[in-house]
Amino acid sequence: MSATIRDIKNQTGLSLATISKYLNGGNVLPENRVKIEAAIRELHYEVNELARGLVTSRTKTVGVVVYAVESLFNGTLIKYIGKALRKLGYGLLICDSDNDEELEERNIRYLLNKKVDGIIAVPVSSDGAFLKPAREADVPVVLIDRPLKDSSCDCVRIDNRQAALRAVRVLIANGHRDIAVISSEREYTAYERYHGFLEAMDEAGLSVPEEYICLGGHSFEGGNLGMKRLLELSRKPSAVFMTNYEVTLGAVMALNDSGLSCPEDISFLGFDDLIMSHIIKPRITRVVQPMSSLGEKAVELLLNHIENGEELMTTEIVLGTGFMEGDSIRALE
Amino acid sequence: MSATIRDIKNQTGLSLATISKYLNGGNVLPENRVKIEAAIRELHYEVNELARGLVTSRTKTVGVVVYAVESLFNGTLIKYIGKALRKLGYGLLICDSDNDEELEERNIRYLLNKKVDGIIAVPVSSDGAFLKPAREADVPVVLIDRPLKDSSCDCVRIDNRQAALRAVRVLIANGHRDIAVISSEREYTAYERYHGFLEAMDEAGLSVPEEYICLGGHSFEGGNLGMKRLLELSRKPSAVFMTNYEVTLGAVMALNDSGLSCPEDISFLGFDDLIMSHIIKPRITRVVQPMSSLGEKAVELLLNHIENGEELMTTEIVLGTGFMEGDSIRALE
DNA sequence: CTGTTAGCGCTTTCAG
DNA sequence: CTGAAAGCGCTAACAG
Repeated sequence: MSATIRDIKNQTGLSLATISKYLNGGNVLPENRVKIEAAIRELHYEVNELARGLVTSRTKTVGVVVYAVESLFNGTLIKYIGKALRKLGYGLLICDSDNDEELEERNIRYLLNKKVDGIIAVPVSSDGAFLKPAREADVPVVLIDRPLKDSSCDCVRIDNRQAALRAVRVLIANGHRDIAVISSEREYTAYERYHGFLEAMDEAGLSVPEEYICLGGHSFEGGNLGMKRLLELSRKPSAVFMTNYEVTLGAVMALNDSGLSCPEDISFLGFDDLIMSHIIKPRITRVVQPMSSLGEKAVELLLNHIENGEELMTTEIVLGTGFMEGDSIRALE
Repeated sequence: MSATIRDIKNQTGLSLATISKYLNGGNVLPENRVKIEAAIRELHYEVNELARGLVTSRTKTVGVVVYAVESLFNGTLIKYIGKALRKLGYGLLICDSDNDEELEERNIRYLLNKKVDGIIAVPVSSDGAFLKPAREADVPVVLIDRPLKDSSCDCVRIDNRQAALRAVRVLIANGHRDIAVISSEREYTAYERYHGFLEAMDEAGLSVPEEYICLGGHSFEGGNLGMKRLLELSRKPSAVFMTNYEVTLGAVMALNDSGLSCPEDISFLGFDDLIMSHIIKPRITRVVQPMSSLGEKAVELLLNHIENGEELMTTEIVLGTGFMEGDSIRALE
């Protein structure tokens, strides 16, 4: 069994209060400080955070709930969240919802029972019901990437529609008129990006034939199948817009399998810039999200709530996106 | 503030002990059970795991320390570990060591202060010093992928040397004699795989010229630079063995940038089968690790220690590997 | 600055 | 089966 504050009380002859005060950075007579430090070292004393948490009702732990922990997007986010949190002395308890809304709600409850000080989520649900327990327990929550339908929760994200709109304009500016899209309507981000695409087409007066719209899911498979379907058309699009990382990769794979090539036969516009983008040839021209800022801002926002108890209204932070030029877009004419 | 066991005591008129017993699955009179359940529902009562942990000194939480949380290998592992743990009612506290040994040791201490019941680590260090605090606190540790130099800690891994040996034999069986390797000597797994390679070459009576050996680091960059160097040689190898996922990707990228192609100009033998392997063309022939078993076995082993307190000797579980045929190896002659 | 005291919310004897 | 009481390790008043 490890040493407790009581052991170091016996060792030093000081009172619990004094020692506790020292541990929490309070002022203690130099000679006592020396005694305490010696005892701590000798007994290998380390604070029992459980006991501390019980009395302070603050655990210096933040819960993180993601829809899929193995996704590179989330892994990257977790990295930055962890880094920012560590600097502030916080740790993170991670839950994987495995794209399951029910599990997501259970995860929230689990975290609350663990008395986390706050929660950061990249949610599966877009309906706020799963957050009810957190609200009741008065534990702050910040979402990343995907806001709630009614925007009733703090969120850090990008302007998906705008980012897509601008990107597609580039395609159009390069002379493309027959542009297809591979996306989804289920997920919030997909939906927004898809509508940004439609907006860009509309503003240029271009129509999108039905068979150029593939909404099969925001996944590797969705991208793969969507692209396969497009490549089977007798009148193929000259360019394709893919609305996230997985979809982009899936589409690239389908193209590779087809014998056609990019950008000679078809141009690509992708989304997200996680490491693997670099190994694909040709380099896909794509929209990039500010991954580190997404994580850092979420932490900042959450800790504002935790430490200052700011109640105010719900905040939505919308970060700007970048655009990475590759060589997957051919200029027509 | 959320309800406590005391509130439900007042609501039901029963004693704390009875309620606690109910909560822990003990036998209670049917009528009392009904009363308790009603009160729990009404008051939205949820156990405070902190308090419970304080008295039982078991938190039903396992600490997970990985060298890089954004790595797909670790993300995938975390997924399976979390799944297995959840089934048993455990949660996981995750720490990212960011490839820093000092941080790794701090992480271990942090987890101990949080009173985790056990620790699973994919370590940075190969020296057991960082585990000393865990040993002193008598908290079981299971490593994945990388054992300690002196094998003084439980570990679940594959037989890296053997896997490499067998894979390289395939290359040789295909008529290759001028085989290069891109690996590293720093990391344990790289070292083993590299030596498995040497063993295969040696047993076939083949020599490896110095310029065919690139030990620049087990990373994307290592793979990329290594491959670039190989491609600049006047007498190029006919095949290259790359000893992990990142190295494989880096090498593929270098090849893509060079204008040469695989397997026409050079054959590839890779390692690891994480999703992105599927999008690369050609499909790399590679050694695959049993990711889910690695995670599950580690959990099994750890819980054996936690729940049954098995002390015994240290266990090392070595899982078998698979071999995925792609079309990156050209048969010579 | 230091010590005493009273809990935080829960489990766990031990009687009844 | 149930209840009373003690205590897990720590912090937080409040006196001194």
